Order: sequence, then structure tokens, then C-alpha cells
Amino acid sequence: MSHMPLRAVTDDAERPLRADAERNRRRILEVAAEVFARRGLSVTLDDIAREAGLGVGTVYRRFPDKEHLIDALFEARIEELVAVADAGLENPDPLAGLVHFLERGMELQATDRGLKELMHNTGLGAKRVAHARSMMAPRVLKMVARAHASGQLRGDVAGPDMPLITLMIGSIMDATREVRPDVWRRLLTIVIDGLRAQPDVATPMPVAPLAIDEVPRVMGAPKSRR
Amino acid sequence: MSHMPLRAVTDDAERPLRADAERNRRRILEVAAEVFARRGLSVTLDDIAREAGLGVGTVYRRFPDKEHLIDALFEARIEELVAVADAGLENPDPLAGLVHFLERGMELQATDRGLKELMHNTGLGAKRVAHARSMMAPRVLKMVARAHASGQLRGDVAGPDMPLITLMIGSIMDATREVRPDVWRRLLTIVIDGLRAQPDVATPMPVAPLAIDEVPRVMGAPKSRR
DNA sequence: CACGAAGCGGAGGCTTAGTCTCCGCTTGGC
DNA sequence: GCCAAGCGGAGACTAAGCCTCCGCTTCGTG
Repeated sequence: MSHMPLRAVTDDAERPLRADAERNRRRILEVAAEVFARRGLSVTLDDIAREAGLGVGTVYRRFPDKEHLIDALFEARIEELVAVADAGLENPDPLAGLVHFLERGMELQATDRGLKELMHNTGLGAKRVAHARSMMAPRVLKMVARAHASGQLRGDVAGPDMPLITLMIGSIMDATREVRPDVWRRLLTIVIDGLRAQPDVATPMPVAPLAIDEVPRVMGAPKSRR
Repeated sequence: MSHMPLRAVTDDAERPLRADAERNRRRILEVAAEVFARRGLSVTLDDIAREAGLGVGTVYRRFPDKEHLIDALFEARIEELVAVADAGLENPDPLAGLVHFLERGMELQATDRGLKELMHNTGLGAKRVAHARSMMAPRVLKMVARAHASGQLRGDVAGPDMPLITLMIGSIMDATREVRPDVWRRLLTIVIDGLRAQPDVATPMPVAPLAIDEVPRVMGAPKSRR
């Protein structure tokens, strides 16, 4: 499940690594991407080493700390998010653009727990994330403005409500990941319908609700880190 | 800011405590209620001792661990939540009942961070919370059923969506507490409008949106524990 | 093909944080 | 006035994460 091309190696021109070292470097990146996506940013470099079948020392030699590794990995993913915003902006139907932006953006986060945590919890990758946000903010504002102008979006929602919506939906992902990893789509549907100016008819729900006996597992869970 | 009566003392009939000990016991309960409400359940008993101006030993002598203290404190608060559900059930307008239940329930959680964490994160107070949930579930289901029957609630929402809504709004509280502790009301408004079957007109927003420069503080925050 | 430099592994040191115990001193109440 | 009850808080203990260090292995060049 490698998410991205693991872009060209050794970009900062140093003498090339020995073949085995280079092989390990790629392996670390590859495994780290998978592990961050699956278990979030709280995994330790020790975890990653173990999953990669390498010693901790090998990992630390190449990436001084988690910050560096994250930085190397998430540049591309963050660009994807920006691209989704651009796509939303280009949609001829302004509200549809906003809706797709929310849906696609949340899908990206649903498939990559690390990305989700980068955008929300943060502290980690602060520099990249600050940059990402500065790219997103004007795009989101513009999407909202367009949707307002077209009269499709309720007048009293504001641009800054959007990141809160992604935060909210993200919390659903966290809670339900191990039980029903797609229920967040229901909640997003509800929220989106709540954003419409004239919601003549409700958008049909994309997935089934939680079963009653799934509720305690979602709400009262120790939220494992696997 | 004592939230409740600190109900009658020494209910398990043992020989009465010495006057100073009893005084301290009450003080611990009082301070703990305030501190849990303000800073959440993650505060340590050592914290509580310090805030109460007592030694750690004194606290641990009376309450073997945090679990016991929480159990002693939150029984009443949880009953309040159930009472709110009952009130919703008695509202002649079924959807209004459900809406008030959500609003009042979230208000309780907004003013008591400990209560919010009990209901959501849990692990702590598991017994009480399990009981609370078993009280809530049928009431919520009934509220939803009534609102469906009246045709006011969109047909495809289900009872189990409700706790997810409270979870979502709770995550907004966590994120915004230190910046704009009332913005959650906006998001709840949006969600509620998204729940209506025929939302001829959007409910007016109860509070202002986040300012653009408040967004990074909300999203990228180290989320202090003060 | 041998030998030095490059790289490897992972035990374990260090730090941070929380939980709770222990015991010498203080105080309430008979 | 005496002593059981209670107090305070230093510090022992545990749990986790982060990262270093150094003896051993492997690469790749001469």
C-alpha cells in the first residue's frame, strides 16, 4: 500500500549511500508511510524499525528523529490536499465544488491516519502544516464565497467553519476506525445538508448506521494503537 | 463553582471520621469536582492534592485511586444527563425534544470537561458510564422514533447516529475551548438543520464564526492541560 | 580476495510522567 | 495529657518513549 512515488532519492547532493544503506533507506520510507497511515503519527521510530525488520540504529542514522521522517514523507500528501481544494474551486457548480472538496479531503484523511493527525493534532511537521494551511485558507474562503454568491450555501456559514467540520469528521474516524471505518460518511452527509440554503430534499445516506451493539464499542473504547 | 450538592457523606456506615479528616474529605471532593470540570479527567490526584492545599497522602488515604474519586463525583452528573433525555422525551414536539436534548446535553458537557471525557474517551468510570449508556440508549431511540413518526426528522437517521453527533461536537469543544469556547453551538446548529426532514429555513446561528486568525490556534494547538 | 570504511543491530541509558507508599510528625478528642 | 487517628510529602516504582554507542558485519575498491 505505498501511497506515493517515494520521490527521487538523495536530493541533497551528498556522496551516494552504499547499496545496502540505500536499500534500507527506501525500505524505511516505504514501511514508515504504511505504518503512519495505518497507526498514526504516534508510532515510534522503534516501531518502524521493527516493522521494517531493521535495527533502531539504522533508522536513527538516516533520520535523526520522527520530525525528519515525517517531513520527508508528507510533503506530497499535503499537496494532494491542496489539489483537492483547487479541484473544488474549478467545479462549475460552486456548492458541488465545496461538497466534493469536503468529501475527497476527508477520504484522503480516512485512508491515511498520519495525514489526518498532521492536519489536526499537530505539533509534528508544524512547518509543512503551517504552509499547507496557508495554501488552503484562501482556497476555502474562495469556495465558500462562490457558494454564497450562487445562493446555494446558507448565508451564515463562514470559511472558518470548514476546518472545524473536518476536525469533527476526523473525530468520528478516530472513534469508529476499528468498528465501522466508513460511518463518517453519514455524519458528513448530515453536515453537508445542514450547510445548504435550500435543502429541498435530504441527500441519501451513503452507508448504514451503526448497529446498536456497535455503539458501546465506538464510544467506550480504549482506542488501541495496535 | 461547585457543581452539585456533594451528596450526604459517609454513606457506607463506618465509624465516623475525625472532624479534621471529614473536613478534608469534603474539601477534596469539592476541589476535585472543580478541577475535573476545568481540566478534565487527566489531572492527577497529586494535582488535586496541591490545588486543595493538602498532601498527596491525605488524598490517597481517602480515595485509593482516581477511579474511586471519579465514581464518587460523577454519579449525580450522569443522572442529570439522563434527566435531560427524559425532558426531551416529554416535549410535546418530538423533534424539539430531540433538539433540546442535544443542546442541553452538550451544554452540560461544555461546562464540565470531566463529564464530557467520561462519556466519550472512557476507560475511567467504566461501570457508571456503562450504566449511564444503558439508561440513555432506549430514551434516545424513543426520541428518534417519535421524531420519525412526526415526520420532522429525516428518515434515514438512526438512533446510533446521536452519540456520534455528541462525540463530534465534543471534539469541537476540545479544540476551541481556549479560543472560543462557544463555537460548538454553530456546528451543532448545522448538524441539527441537517437532521430535519423539511428544513424550510435554516436555524439562525447562535454565535459568531471563528475569526480567520483564530483558526490556526484552534487547529494547530498543543492543547494545553493548564 | 583482502581489508578498511561504511553500515548495522539492539541492549540499555536517559528522560518524563504518573501512581502510590511509608513513616516521622501533628492534632483531635476522650 | 495521652495516644489513636490523621497528615505531609519525599521518593520508590513503573511505564514509555527517545536515542546512543560500540562490537560485529558487509560492501566495494585496489
